[in-house]
Amino acid sequence: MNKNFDEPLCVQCNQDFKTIFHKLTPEQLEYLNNVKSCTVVKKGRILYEEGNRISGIFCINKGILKVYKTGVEGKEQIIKFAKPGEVIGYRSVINGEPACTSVKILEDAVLCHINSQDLYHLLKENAEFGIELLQIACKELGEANNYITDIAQKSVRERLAEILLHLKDEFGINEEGLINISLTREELANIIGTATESVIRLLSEFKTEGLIELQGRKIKLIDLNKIKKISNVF
Amino acid sequence: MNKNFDEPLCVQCNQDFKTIFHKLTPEQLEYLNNVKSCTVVKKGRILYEEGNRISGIFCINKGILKVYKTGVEGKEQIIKFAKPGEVIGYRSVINGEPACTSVKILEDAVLCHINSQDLYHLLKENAEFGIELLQIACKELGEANNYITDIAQKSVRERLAEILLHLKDEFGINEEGLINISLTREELANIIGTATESVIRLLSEFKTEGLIELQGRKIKLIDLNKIKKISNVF
DNA sequence: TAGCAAAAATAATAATTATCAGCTATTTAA
DNA sequence: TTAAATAGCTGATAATTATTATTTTTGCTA
Repeated sequence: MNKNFDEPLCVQCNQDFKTIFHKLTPEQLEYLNNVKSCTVVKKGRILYEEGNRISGIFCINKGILKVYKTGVEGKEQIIKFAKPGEVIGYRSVINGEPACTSVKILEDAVLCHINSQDLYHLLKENAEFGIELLQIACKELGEANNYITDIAQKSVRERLAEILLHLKDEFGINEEGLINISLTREELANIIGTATESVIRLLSEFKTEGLIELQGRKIKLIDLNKIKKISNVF
Repeated sequence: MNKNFDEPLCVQCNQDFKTIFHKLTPEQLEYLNNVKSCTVVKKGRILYEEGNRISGIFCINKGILKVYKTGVEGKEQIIKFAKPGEVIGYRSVINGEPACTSVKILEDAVLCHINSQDLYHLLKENAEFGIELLQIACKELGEANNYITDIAQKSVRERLAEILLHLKDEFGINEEGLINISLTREELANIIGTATESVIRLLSEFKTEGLIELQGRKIKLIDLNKIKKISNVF
């Protein structure tokens, strides 16, 4: 994966994904490269759980992660998915609080860990970097506000249509047109806040109506316009 | 209100509420005081609307503001209330996007406006200030995640109980024990994402069950323990 | 302070969604 | 490779919540 072994990994990662680190000076990137620690984490592993103290942030080089909260009676609520180029855990580090979400690896991942102190070192040295992280936080905040409005106002059917469109945009499709993420019906239900059975029912309705095709957990969107219409997104 | 007319308003405001500006140097506070513009805004006025370009952030010195999005078919979704010491509009300024929420004045307000350029000037000059704003954003993000989980998983009854407790915590109670914020039933419905009639019905159920007392729009919580039990918050 | 408009309350009905139970298919791990 | 576990599916039923319509109350202002 590393095209040029003379370049520090962080420089390359940054080039590939345009991470939050792209405002760092070459020296600061070098510093980052020296203090970070990189690990391979297998699918299925839980990186950290809600309530844990975490020692730093994770920068994702490879893989897909599920970020979720545990709500009423242990029910999982998926907050977001994280993918290469994104950073997770900064909320807890910045606020000095225990993690407010759990993170599970959905697809084998390569993660770089940056200690809180090292992060703070960079934040204090480079105001532009702080602004960069602030922009990420603000972007997520805007997305969260949209999420709130959707869950509060839309029906389960509308939300399912919307989430299918989102997943397609976020993860893209493969050669066969299938969305590049494998989620169980239960996970889909835990994104939109409904019962697993409802998702199953609605998916087969969508299929019957010719809106989608199903191949196990993989989904192909056939009639984008109708799906958009159902989702109420414009 | 200004106890000492020798001190710039921003210094006093900062002392009263411990705003995001408390990491600024005295010179920077002085600068802020010179570039900000303060206005009195009457109850009922709309400060800005979703989609507007806003020229800066607002720091609240006095009043209560309602921050909301317009969702499906124009239905209002209340995202949060803002009160003295808080700052609004920073999300849009930081991301250089149009406002993603509308803001309405619920109680006569005194607002200080700070231009985007002036904000950026401070952000670039003082990394600590950036971290401070980042902390605010992260705090709001954490709250938004909780909000998502609640709306997605709890019943309307649970959410109503929870929001009553929240409002009491956030705005406090007066001598008579009434929560210090006046919301219409419709606004309560627009916080928890339900129909106005449902809120009306549940409030009168709560009243019948001896959990609350109602005096017009003012609400008094009688049996906190039972309300907590209903809300499923621990 | 009468008159009006907005908000609140109530009831009946309809629609949506959850829950439960039982079954089949698919993965996973021994 | 097979057993066990997990996930997926379907139907029946129950519960919750939305919608509609109507009446009453409240608060505002002319």
